[in-house]
Amino acid sequence: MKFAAHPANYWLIKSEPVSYGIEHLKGDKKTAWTGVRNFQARNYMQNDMRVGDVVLFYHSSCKEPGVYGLANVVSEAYPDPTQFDAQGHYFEPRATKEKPVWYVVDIAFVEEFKTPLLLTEIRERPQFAKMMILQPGSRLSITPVDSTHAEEIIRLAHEGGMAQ
DNA sequence: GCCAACGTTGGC
DNA sequence: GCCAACGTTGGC
Repeated sequence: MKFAAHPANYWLIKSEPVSYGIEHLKGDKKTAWTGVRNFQARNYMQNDMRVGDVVLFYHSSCKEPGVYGLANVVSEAYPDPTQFDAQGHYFEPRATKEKPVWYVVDIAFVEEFKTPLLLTEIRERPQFAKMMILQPGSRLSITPVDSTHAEEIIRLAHEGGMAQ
């Protein structure tokens, strides 16, 4: 809808499928996106994500990187509990309960693509050339995606599924 | 496993 | 506040 009062934002979230892939999210239905330790990615969660935003779930550091499914943002930002766990890998010594350093949102499973849209296929298409994940050296684990790009990715993924 | 690109840290 | 060193990311 072109004139929606509150158009959803689109995001791309990377995850390594060996540690947490789309099928994990499918099983969990919903998860807190803990462990982000990059300030820019945190700022996106803390300041810019809204309930209802659409997440393109991307598998990285694997044999066939690409967009494997969809999720929804289902909470406002809140402090990442893992920063307070002194024994945990994501402990943040600078954080206090009064002044947390890291934030998370909850995301909920929406869909696992029958056929993922692979990074190689995204690269092939000139209309995606300006996407952040395609820029050389882009390592940001959470990036905003233009709605035109996001909708096209979803459309192509769905088409790929039907073509099989 | 390699390596380029990047963000973060810490000494000064 | 600079910047070198370091650790990490992620595609190949």
